[in-house]
Parts: sequence; structure tokens; C-alpha cells
Amino acid sequence: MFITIEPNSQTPIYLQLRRQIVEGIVRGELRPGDPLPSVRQMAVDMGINLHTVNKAYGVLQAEGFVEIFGRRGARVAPAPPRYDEAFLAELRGQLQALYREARSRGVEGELFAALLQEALREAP
Amino acid sequence: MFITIEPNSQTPIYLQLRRQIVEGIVRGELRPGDPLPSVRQMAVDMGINLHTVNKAYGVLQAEGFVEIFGRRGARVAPAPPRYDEAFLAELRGQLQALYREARSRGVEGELFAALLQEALREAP
Amino acid sequence: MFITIEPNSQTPIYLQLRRQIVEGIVRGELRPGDPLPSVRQMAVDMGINLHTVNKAYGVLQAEGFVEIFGRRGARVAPAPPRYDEAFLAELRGQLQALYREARSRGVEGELFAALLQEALREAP
Amino acid sequence: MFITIEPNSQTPIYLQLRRQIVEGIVRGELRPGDPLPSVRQMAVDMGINLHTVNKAYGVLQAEGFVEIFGRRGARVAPAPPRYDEAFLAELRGQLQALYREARSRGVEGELFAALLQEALREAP
DNA sequence: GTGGTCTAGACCACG
DNA sequence: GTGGTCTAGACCACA
Repeated sequence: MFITIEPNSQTPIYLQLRRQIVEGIVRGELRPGDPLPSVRQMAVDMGINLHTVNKAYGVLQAEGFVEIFGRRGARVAPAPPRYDEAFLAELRGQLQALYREARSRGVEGELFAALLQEALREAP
Repeated sequence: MFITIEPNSQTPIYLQLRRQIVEGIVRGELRPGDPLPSVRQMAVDMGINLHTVNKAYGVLQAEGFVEIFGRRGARVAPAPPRYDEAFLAELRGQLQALYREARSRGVEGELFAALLQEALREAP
Repeated sequence: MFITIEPNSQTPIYLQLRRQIVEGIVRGELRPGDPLPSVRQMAVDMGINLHTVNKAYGVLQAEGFVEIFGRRGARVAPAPPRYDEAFLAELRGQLQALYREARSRGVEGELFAALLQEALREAP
Repeated sequence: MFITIEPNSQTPIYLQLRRQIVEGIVRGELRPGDPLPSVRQMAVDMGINLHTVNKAYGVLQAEGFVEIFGRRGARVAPAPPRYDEAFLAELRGQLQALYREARSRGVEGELFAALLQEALREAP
């Protein structure tokens, strides 16, 4: 499980970290019950601050992707969180916003569909 | 052309403003050459800060949706910007990110497609 | 609404702050929609660090007592959170633990009841 | 006298250990003068750290539940500690805090009383 | 050594 | 001026 951080990215470091851990879980590289590195270890590995890692772990816990056991470290949660109505509504809204942006620059219909296929194909 | 601002939204006000102007152009309510309200006027109308409007106009100019003539006001650009390679790449990336987020919560395949159809249908 | 912090208390500062804000809401001194001081303002008022206030606000948001609107500040939530099954179970467990502690030192039956009455009477 | 440790609990291990020994005394499974396992033995049995057992024993001694005779082992104190003013004040304070937390989530009056009855009934 | 907490100082985007 | 984010350095309780 490799994680890479882009310090100069627009997206905050803690979200980059979160995303990559989530993707590790989705891809099955991280399995339920697997331990995560300690915040200190992860921080030195990534070359970032301890608090930044801590924040990422906190978000993951709040979302239900990992469990945190005080000084006993953190583990991948036994059951990953599923979607609910709120999540679907949020997702729908973001898809809509993206589509509107696309249309405003002339990306419509088949072109949009093709782009989407491309994106999905590369996703896994 | 009505514009409404949600001060308590997550998305910054200047982006809300930008988006609604773009949509006005896409829908044809604002036509090439149409004048935009002055920064001052818009700020007063919306009850928002002058800097905020300025920033939105700046973004719109950078994107090619409007032209700004110093203190002589701003107008809708004669030809709206089209997509280029960079835009498509960006869009593809965002679609991918959205799809990955969706999958991480168990939204896949047909469910995702259905959601997308729904979003597109409501878009116009 | 007065808030006082005991820096040398066992309970973390951010929890002291959280508790006092919650009590302010319960007592009606803070009403739904009322604005909370900015984290910076609160920090200098209390003589504590900005991040500590931020953490308290974050907890209050997660619990549903307050809403946070980015740079627009924080407000008391329109509807305070109610109890659910998990909360009751937790509460029951804590009451039990407390009673066990009491009994282990000889505090039982009527004495415990009297103590409880005393505590409740002073509570509001 | 069985003792079980939950490594993943929120409450520190040394307090779990302390609590279970106290409860053993309250229930009469451990009688005044009974020897406690050596720190080493207990640590091995529970599969926990030696320091942790030591800390628990230290707390029990400070509270007056056990007597420690250097390397000659520890024993249940001849007379268990009784409550004093300080203990009652502490207890009252904790009951109050718990009640306030309860009220903040809408648990009041009869509901609280019912919950308390439930907790007491299950306690022994 | 580990997480939890606190402080301090800094930069940025936003308004 | 405001919150969001990041870094750095520190102390404590726990194991």
C-alpha cells in the first residue's frame, strides 16, 4: 500500500491522505481489521506533521472507515460504511454541478458520455 | 436574470455568483455583448462585499465568459469559451474522483448510472 | 453568558468550553440562531489558544448543538439534538458505574438517593 | 474470581483491572486478608504489561482497598474504605454532571428516574 | 513509544 | 478580520 502526498496540491494534505487510505480499502489492499500505521509513523513516512495525519485519521473514523483505539492504534473498520439517502443526494448534486460546468464549455451529450466512460474505465 | 446568494452555503459566494452568471449565459438570458451590472451595483443588489463581486468578475474574465473594460463596465464576451484539452482532462479527473467516492460507499454500476441519468435529466 | 476555564482541571479545556456552551443552551441563555463568538475572539476572551476553541466548536458541531458556516461564524443550531437509544444506553451504563463506585465505599440505598436528590436540586 | 480485560475499551486497562478487583471485594469473592496475585503473575495471566498491573495496585492501595508489603505481595485490606466527605462531594459532582449531560439531550424528570431505576436494578 | 491535548506562529482564501 | 490548514514543539497519561 503506497501513499504519495503532493504538498503543493489544491486539496489539503489531510484529505489527500484520507482519499488514498479509502482507496486502499476499496481496492482491498487494506482489509477489515488491518492495522494502520501510528500517526507518528505515518507522519515521518509521509514527511508531514503528526497533527495532519491525526486529522485525516479523525475524518476516517467519523466516516466509519477506520476504528481508533486510543494508544492501541487504528484499524480498518470491520464493515465499511454504505451509502444512505443523504449521500446519494449529495452525489447527485455534485454530478449535476459537474455536468453544468461541462455544458457551459460546450461538452454535451455524446462527448460527455465518452468522457465519462473513459473516466470509469481508468477508475479501478 | 435573477441571482440568489446563499450566504450560509459551503461554496464561496464569489463562486456562487460566477456560476449563476455562467448559467445565465448558457440559458441565453445573457447574450453576447450584454452589459453586466457594475461591480458596485451588483454588490449593493446582492448585499455582498465589493471585493467578492470583483473576484467573481475576475474569474469570469479569465475563463473568457466576460470582457472587462476598466471602469467602463463589463460585458458578456462575443463568443463563449469552448472546451480545450486541459478542460477535458480536468473534467475527466473530477468525474473519476466522484466515482471513486461513490464506490467507496457502495454506489456502483447500475446504481451510479441511474443516479447520473437522474442528475442529467434535472440539469437543464 | 459567562464562561470560565480552569486551566489546571483534569478535564481538557476544550471539553470545559463545550460543556459550558451546552449548559448555556440548556438554560436558554443561548437561543437557537444566536451567534457564537469567533474562535479568535473566544480564544482571547478565555485566554486560551485558538485551536482549542476550534476543537470545542468542532465537537459541538458534530453533536448538533451548533452550526458552523465557514467565515460567517457559528450559531446555535435551530433544533438541539435529542436523545437516542445509544445515548440512553451510554447514560445507563455510566449511572451504573457511578452507583457501583458509590457502593464500594459504603454509599447505598437511602444515602445514595439523598445524594442524588441533592445533586438534582442544585443542577438547574 | 475471574477478571477480563477489554484491550479496545475506552477506559484504561489499569482502571478496568482496579474496578474488577474492587467489585470482587464488594461481592465478597475477595475477603479481607486474602492475598492478591503478584504483579508479575497478574500481568502474565491477563496478558498485559507489568507497569499496568503495578499502577492498578498502586491506586487500590491509595484508596485503601489493598495493602502492599513490598516484595512480599499484596493483600485485601482488613477493613474496606468507607466514604468520607470528599468522596460524597465528588460523587455528587459526578451525578450532577451526568444529569446535566442527560438534560442537554432531552432526558429529564421521569425518563431520567426510570433510567436510574433500571441502572440500579441491574447493578448488583 | 503512543495518542491526547495544548500552545504558538504562520500562510491562504474569503469577505 | 475570519476560518481552514499546516508546522513545530511540548507535556501528560498510558502501556
